[in-house]
Amino acid sequence: MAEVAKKVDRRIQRTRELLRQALMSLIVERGYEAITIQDITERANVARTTFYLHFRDKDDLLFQTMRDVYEEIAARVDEHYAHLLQQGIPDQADASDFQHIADFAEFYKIMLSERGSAAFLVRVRSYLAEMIQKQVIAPIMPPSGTPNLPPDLVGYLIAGMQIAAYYWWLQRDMQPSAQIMAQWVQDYCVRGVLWALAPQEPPKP
Amino acid sequence: MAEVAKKVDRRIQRTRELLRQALMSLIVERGYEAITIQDITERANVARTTFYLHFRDKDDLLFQTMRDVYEEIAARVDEHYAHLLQQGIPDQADASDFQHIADFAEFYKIMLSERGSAAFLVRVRSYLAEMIQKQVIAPIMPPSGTPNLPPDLVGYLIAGMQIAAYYWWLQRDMQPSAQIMAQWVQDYCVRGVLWALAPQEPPKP
Amino acid sequence: MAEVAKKVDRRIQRTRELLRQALMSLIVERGYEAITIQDITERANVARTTFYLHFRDKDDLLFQTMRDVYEEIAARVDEHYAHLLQQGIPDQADASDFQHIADFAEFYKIMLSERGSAAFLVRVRSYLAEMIQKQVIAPIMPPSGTPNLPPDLVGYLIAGMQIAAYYWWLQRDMQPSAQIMAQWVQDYCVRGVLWALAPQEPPKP
Amino acid sequence: MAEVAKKVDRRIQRTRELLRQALMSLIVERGYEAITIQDITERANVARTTFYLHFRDKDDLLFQTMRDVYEEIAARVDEHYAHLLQQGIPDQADASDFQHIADFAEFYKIMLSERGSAAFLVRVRSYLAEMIQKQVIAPIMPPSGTPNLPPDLVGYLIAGMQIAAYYWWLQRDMQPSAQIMAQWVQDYCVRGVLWALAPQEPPKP
DNA sequence: TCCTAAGCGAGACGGTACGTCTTGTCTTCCA
DNA sequence: TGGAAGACAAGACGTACCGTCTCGCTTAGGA
Repeated sequence: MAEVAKKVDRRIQRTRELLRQALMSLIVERGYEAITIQDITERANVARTTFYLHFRDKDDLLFQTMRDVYEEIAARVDEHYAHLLQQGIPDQADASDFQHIADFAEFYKIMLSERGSAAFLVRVRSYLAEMIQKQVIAPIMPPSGTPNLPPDLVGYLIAGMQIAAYYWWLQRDMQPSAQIMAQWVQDYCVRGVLWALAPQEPPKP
Repeated sequence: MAEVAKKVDRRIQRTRELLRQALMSLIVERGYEAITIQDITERANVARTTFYLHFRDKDDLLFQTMRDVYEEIAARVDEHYAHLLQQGIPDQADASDFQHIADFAEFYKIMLSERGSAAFLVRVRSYLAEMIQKQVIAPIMPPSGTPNLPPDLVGYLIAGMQIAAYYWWLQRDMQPSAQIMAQWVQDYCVRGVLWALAPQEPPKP
Repeated sequence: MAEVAKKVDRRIQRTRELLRQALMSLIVERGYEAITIQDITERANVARTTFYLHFRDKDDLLFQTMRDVYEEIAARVDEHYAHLLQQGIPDQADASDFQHIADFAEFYKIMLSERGSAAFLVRVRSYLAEMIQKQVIAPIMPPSGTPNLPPDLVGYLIAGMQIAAYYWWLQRDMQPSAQIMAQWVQDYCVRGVLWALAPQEPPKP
Repeated sequence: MAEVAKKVDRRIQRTRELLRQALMSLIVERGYEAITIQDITERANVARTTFYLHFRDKDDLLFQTMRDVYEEIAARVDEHYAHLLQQGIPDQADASDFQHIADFAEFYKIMLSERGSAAFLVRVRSYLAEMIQKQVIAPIMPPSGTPNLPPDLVGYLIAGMQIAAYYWWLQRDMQPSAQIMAQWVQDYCVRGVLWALAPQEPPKP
């Protein structure tokens, strides 16, 4: 019954996994743009035709992979962020994002660089912006009054900052530690963001 | 003698200019990645072979074009920024960058989006980061003491923020005005950056 | 037990019949070369895998089908030809071959044309040559002496002529009648080209 | 002037010639259907893309090649046939067609067999039929009266016979000589089947 | 005035990748 | 056990670009 489909599914999953891994390793070696589908399928020991049974093109493979990864991250981070800023600004910044970057350092070092993909970069930033707005900004929004800046803009500003920080950090071979980086970025952010979302002050006389 | 070269030069310049304009117009229509050199030379009414007499590839054409544009911008902005923050934070933020984005809105709307170029995005950010460090951060660095954050990191954070702001703004068809956007971003930045560069406080007891 | 096998056999025969008919109808529509096994199985409502359980390839299906048809024809024609030329040249030519062509006109119109199959054409000709030699030439061979031409060559010459006649006839939408065509070809065969081109004799009284 | 185009033309002609020769040699080795365009270009040391600059597909290459060959043959044979049958049936049959077959024996042995091409076979037969009608039948047509058979049908009948004779001859490794074959076929044509199978007459004194 | 060198157009070509199509094999299940 | 369903390897297809080359035209300055 469900057993039937499972065996087939497992074979399919194996093929997809091989392609995913081939992509990841090739990105590190050659940069994203330079990779061809030929390369991926050769590395994965899969027929080129088979690639097209599962993915439309290189971007499709990349983004499906990313979606899986980020869904898992989102779930993991969810609870952490949920009450992160409820009790005011915590002394200890959450470094799980920098930690994730470190875990896939080789990959991100390419993908966030000139040899990466514009689409990837922009999508990750949009994803981050959304996460930040939901999990960081929304909880600390004062219930009434118009903020100085549109909250979604603030999300984008912080996301842009984060990505830049990741890039800077990776270029310096991840010095200093993820924890310190996270603290630095948060501290920098916070001094701005609190004001950003505060109710508008009456115009200066 | 110099005359001789001039006429030839003018012919060469004309060809290059045609190629540049062809690239720009095609980016708007199709997105950067989708453009082929065939497209560019056809649009420019130039033989394909001729392209290779002047540029190595599409990126070469793009970056040579960008270099010219940014050199001119840099010169223009230089004096403005020079004494921008000398007298503390000015009431009126400098909107010349947003104005530049607005002038080439169609171009940047593509190039800073998914349909742009990773290399372009990263280079522009690096360029911005350097500008910011030289013209904004350096002047307000206190002469002694270690800042809370490395100044070049701060440059990158702000540059990332700026780029994100441009993107956000272009997606919203440049609402609100360049002046307001510039003010918003500067205000957000400043509340953070001043602290960022302040001498370290003694550790909390 | 024998019952069991019969039912299975019947199922097998049904599948093969479906494939055969699919092939025939597709030949008429698209020409032989242009047909794929996919096409055949789709038309037959049969899984593609199943095709390979019964036939090696497209030619196999075609020739198995042809073998059946021709075996049946051979049996039918056998007695007729047996004493055809025993009593000299009959006034009435045997038109059963032209009649068979007419029965499958759409099929042969394709298969004997440019859109047919070389293998089919050559095989049919060889088959015809053999038939002719056995049923026409052998009976009229004088018992002694060496003929001017090798009898098997004569078989081939006549077979080539027949096929050409079928083609010519089908291209002209089977005008004139099968009976006349058969008579023409036989007369030509028997009397040679000089007669063929001589002015018509007045009908025999 | 014309010099300009010539050099280019010569380069193009060289490429086409390489492809033609590759095709010919591959036909002998593998049979027509089995050849891929890959094979041809590899054998010709030409890029696959280049093939498509000159020919639409395999058939196009084949037929363009054939057209050239046959135009040359037609010109050569023209004068010969012109007065061939004017003085009645010549004692000596024209063997130039069998000689041509012998010259390209390996090629025709494949192309007129099961491993050849239906389109080729049918076209050659049509071409032959036309030639025969123009050069053999037309000259001996009595000026008035309706012939017993339509002359174009007679052309087809003879053409079919010729092709069958070529096939039979090639299968027997070209025994007997081209001259004898030509004589046989012509005699058969002219006198009909009854003569063909009659006991040999003693040689003419 | 002619000469000559450089910019350029035209286009053949080798090469690489594309996305698609078809084939034949296999494995898993169903009736 | 015959067949359906479908994943897969293999490989050819025709197309699209790329980068290189060779050839001649054009043109404008310097001889």
